[in-house]
Amino acid sequence: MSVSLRDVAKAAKVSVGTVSNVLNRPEVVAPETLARVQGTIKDLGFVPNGFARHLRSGNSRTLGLIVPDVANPFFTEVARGVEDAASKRDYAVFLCNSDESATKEDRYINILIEQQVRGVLITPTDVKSDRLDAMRERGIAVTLVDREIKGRKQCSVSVDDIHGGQLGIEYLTGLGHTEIAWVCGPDSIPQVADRGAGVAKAAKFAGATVETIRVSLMNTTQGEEAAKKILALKTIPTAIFCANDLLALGVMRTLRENKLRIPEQVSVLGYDDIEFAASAAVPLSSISQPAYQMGVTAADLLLNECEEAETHEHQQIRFQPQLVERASTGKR
Amino acid sequence: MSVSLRDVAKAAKVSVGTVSNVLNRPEVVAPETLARVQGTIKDLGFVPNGFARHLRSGNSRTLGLIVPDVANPFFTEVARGVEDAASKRDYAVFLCNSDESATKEDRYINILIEQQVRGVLITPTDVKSDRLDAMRERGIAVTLVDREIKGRKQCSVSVDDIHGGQLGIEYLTGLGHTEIAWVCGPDSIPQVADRGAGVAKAAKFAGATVETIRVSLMNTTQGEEAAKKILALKTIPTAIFCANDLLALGVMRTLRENKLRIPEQVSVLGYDDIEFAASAAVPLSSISQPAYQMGVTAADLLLNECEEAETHEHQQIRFQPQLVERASTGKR
DNA sequence: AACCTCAATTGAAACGATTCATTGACAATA
DNA sequence: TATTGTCAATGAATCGTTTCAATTGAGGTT
Repeated sequence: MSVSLRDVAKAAKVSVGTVSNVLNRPEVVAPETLARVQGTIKDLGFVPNGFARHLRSGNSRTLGLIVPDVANPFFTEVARGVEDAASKRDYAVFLCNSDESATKEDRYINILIEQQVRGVLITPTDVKSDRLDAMRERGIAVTLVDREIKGRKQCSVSVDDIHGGQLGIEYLTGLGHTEIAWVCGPDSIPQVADRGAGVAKAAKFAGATVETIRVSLMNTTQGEEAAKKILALKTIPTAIFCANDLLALGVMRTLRENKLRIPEQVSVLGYDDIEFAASAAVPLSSISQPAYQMGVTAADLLLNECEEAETHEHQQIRFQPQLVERASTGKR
Repeated sequence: MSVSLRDVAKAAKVSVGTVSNVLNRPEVVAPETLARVQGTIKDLGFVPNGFARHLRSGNSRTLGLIVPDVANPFFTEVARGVEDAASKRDYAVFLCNSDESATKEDRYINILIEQQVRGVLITPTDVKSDRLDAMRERGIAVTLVDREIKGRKQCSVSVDDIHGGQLGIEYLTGLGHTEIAWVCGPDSIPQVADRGAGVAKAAKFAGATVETIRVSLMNTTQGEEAAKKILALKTIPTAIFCANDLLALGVMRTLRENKLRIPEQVSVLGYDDIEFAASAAVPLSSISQPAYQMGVTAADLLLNECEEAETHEHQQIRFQPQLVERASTGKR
């Protein structure tokens, strides 16, 4: 069915070793032989069998990237960064969607091990790190994205989420808001927990009241649910801070359906600064994170670890979030 | 470094063949042996080497999905559908981003062949089909997504793009618009060409004038560029039909910056009906396509071809687009 | 003419699984 | 007792590469 290296060797009247050399160390084979074999390869449409190749040589040129939600533009932006950086070094990326589920995450980790990926970039859904250790034991490099686990011997690229949470609250209280809703997912998501911690800290400092509205997933539909909960409160807060932009867009959608004016009656602040934030009904103020840059950086760290394992030093790179002011927030 | 099947065999004091049977045909091995070997596997944390496994058995449990733009929510929605359908059958999906570039597409096709994927789902950037044939010759099933090539012996899942184009124009002319701008990418993108054909046909029938504004990529930034071109026209059309929602969002952003009221002064119609269309500054009217459903259907067709190759019959499944009316369009 | 060098090429072993013909143990049957 | 059958387990061959020690042969030295 498929053309094998042996077939090429036969057709070009050389040994299999020579064909292999043509592919992997062309400099050691005589120019005319090189040309002839390359011609045969093209004629026969030969593509080496990656399985066999890496089975013997022991290392592949593929990476895995496990994100909690591909439908979230923040993560596709990260993925673009990873992909661009990986392509540049001639690596391919296996993009996996854990859907915020530990089970799916485990399944994918297993698949990636089976596929013998060289390294894995992951935004773990959970702090349990034994799965990550399992990979490392197998010689698979692991880099954490948008997440840092303290005291771990591994690379990570993260954003200061505590600071991001603080930043948002400081901004809102600075506008005069003292009753604020914090819309977020479960605390088991580390980003949520950290941002929440920043929120709590800054609110305490500023003397503001924070009502936490917790939903199960961080998408627009759940944002709509959150808004309904807020509308059912005894006193509606004057500002809503959402743990990501998808939630914020959902919240705004429902608020507008209920004829609340943004920002006159309620201010809404998002997190991530996805591309669509700017095009929203009311352009969404948000806490921005350098998604693409994070992807590139993470991939570079990982590939550095893969290719220069001896000299590699683990790094924890931490970006700072930034406030982007648009129309959805205003003075109390 | 890594635990091999041989190590498990040694530890459990059985032969390699038995361990292999434990993994692949547990019913043929005696219960107590089964339990013992499974225990050893767990103890040693053994994960089979996918390369070696599929090298011998000849078929993997991975699929490739090549999309032209991961940052476009339409395609992530398709990807979610593909992934869900594939997971259900215990397949993993390699998600690749061709970025609308034939070179990148080729590169990924090669990588997928190397990785010995079982099948490929692709939205080809171009009509050249020799690359697809190359895969089929290698026994890799190919299913076209959001695209149909006539007379080809292969499965495809598509949407009637000509009809979609018509639908949009009929709707706009029905509202009284006779001067319409059609904002789109290069005609080399088949979806663009087809939608454009539908646009031209319906416009001719209705006696409307269509000005084509062509940009290089179909994202929001290019949408902004397109809007600038439109604003520079001698007479500004009363309606703008965009070949996808990203373009439309960009167009609307720039129009609003220039204080044009939507839909009073200009109507804007998008295509794809992505999730964010509804949350846009002016909720965007759009031509909707069943993205998730397409992904699921395509994956099911592909897996059917992979697993029941003998009885499989190629199918061309075509969905119909639907108009979704929101606030961005109005009477002339 | 004998010897040495060196570049080019060869071919067999190895990677880690699956597959399958073979073997062994034991029970049932003649 | 001899024969047959069944169920488990075995282990060598195999998949398509890479790797590397061994071989070849052309050219240069002595």
